[in-house]
Amino acid sequence: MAHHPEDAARTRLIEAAGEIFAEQGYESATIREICARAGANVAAVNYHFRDKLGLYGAVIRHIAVNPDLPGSVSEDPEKALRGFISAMLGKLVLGGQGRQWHLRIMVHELARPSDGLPIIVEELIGPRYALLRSIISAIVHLPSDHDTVRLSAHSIIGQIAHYIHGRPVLGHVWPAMQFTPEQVEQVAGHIAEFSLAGLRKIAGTSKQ
Amino acid sequence: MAHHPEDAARTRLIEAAGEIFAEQGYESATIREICARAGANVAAVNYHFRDKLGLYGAVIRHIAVNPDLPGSVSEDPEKALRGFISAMLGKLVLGGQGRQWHLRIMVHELARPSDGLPIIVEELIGPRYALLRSIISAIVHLPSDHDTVRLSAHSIIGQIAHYIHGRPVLGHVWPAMQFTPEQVEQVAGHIAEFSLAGLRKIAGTSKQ
DNA sequence: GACATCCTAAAACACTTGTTTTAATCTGGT
DNA sequence: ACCAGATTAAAACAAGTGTTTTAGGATGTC
Repeated sequence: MAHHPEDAARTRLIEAAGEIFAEQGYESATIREICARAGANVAAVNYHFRDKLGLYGAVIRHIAVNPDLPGSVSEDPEKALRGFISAMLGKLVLGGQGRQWHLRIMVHELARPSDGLPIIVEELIGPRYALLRSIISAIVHLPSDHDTVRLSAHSIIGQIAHYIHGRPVLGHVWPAMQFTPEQVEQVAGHIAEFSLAGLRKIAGTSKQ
Repeated sequence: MAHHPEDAARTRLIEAAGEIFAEQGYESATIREICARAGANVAAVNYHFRDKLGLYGAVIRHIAVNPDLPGSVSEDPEKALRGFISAMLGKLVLGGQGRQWHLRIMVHELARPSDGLPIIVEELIGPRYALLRSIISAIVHLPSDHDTVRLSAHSIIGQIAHYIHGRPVLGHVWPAMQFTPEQVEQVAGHIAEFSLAGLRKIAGTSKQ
């Protein structure tokens, strides 16, 4: 079947699409821009992936192959939470070399869901949501599907996501925040300590 | 000039546009749908407001006339914070009768900024951001423009906003959350207590 | 070398968007 | 009743979108 060397065009399309989907989100990304970056014709995406949504799914499945999730919660759950927040925020705002745009795609889907939301939820959001809940569960000593654990998970995700898609607004109301690596670390530290205080209080009240 | 009774069409357009902008955001809202709901012709918006952005500005200026912000921080800042969160979340997710869609427009602009962002920041986001920071400032005993106060304000806003535009995702990962009035109150209470724990810890460490 | 198959290229299609044009209609003052 | 100006209505315009068509070129096989 693969008469060509590794289906070069198909691969280039997935890579280019991953970047552009991560930058602009599913709806705003245009097939023409993707094909231009991939050096391919507009018809190529329909030929290889049937339609735009098919390309989206291929991108997700392509990055779902090598996941970046730790297998289990670290021995120290508070340390694990700090790591989770810092890694997520770092990869998101500092871009990060290598094709790690899956997190950005995920956050885009949080803010403005598209037709591909079910795929994203299954492949990207679900696993991270479960991991975060298991970390929180270990901190507050409550089952992973307890309402309070879920609410806390959303509190943490909400804070992280806010710094991603709220960046243009931040530029207006807080011009000093330039998202330098040091500032990003400061933000991650704040979110972690802020949230840990909330979680410790929950742990305290639920133990009684 | 105003030969017509109160410029009926112009007013109807602003009201319909407010609703639709609040539902879908600036970009997704279409002039045709707005005019259909207002019972006006597509050319009316260009005649009365020059273009789509002009209509957007008129909507914002129209609601900026009667603000809903309390004049000053209450005597009890923790109570004020609880009220801020509860009121904001309630108006946002429960919709609320009366033209109170300005908050929803604001949150849309947080998630996906449009050309109208400067207007929204100046008229809507700015005042609320200042109010929230003054509340936090009173709790943590730090100046209103301190980095920690700003970070905390964004932590709280991020949590609230997350429950608005993340609703479709929540439907997937947490089907039990149906946003009934009781559940919304539960969420508001969680955000308030979670955040207050974080703020109290900041107050404690900064006092030393 | 001919052939079937996979892939690519250019153009057109169908649809939606904001915007503009052009003419018709209504309004109030004289 | 008439007229100037304000308002509305219908249609068309221009640009952008995803998608499809149609023909051409490349590649490995016999």
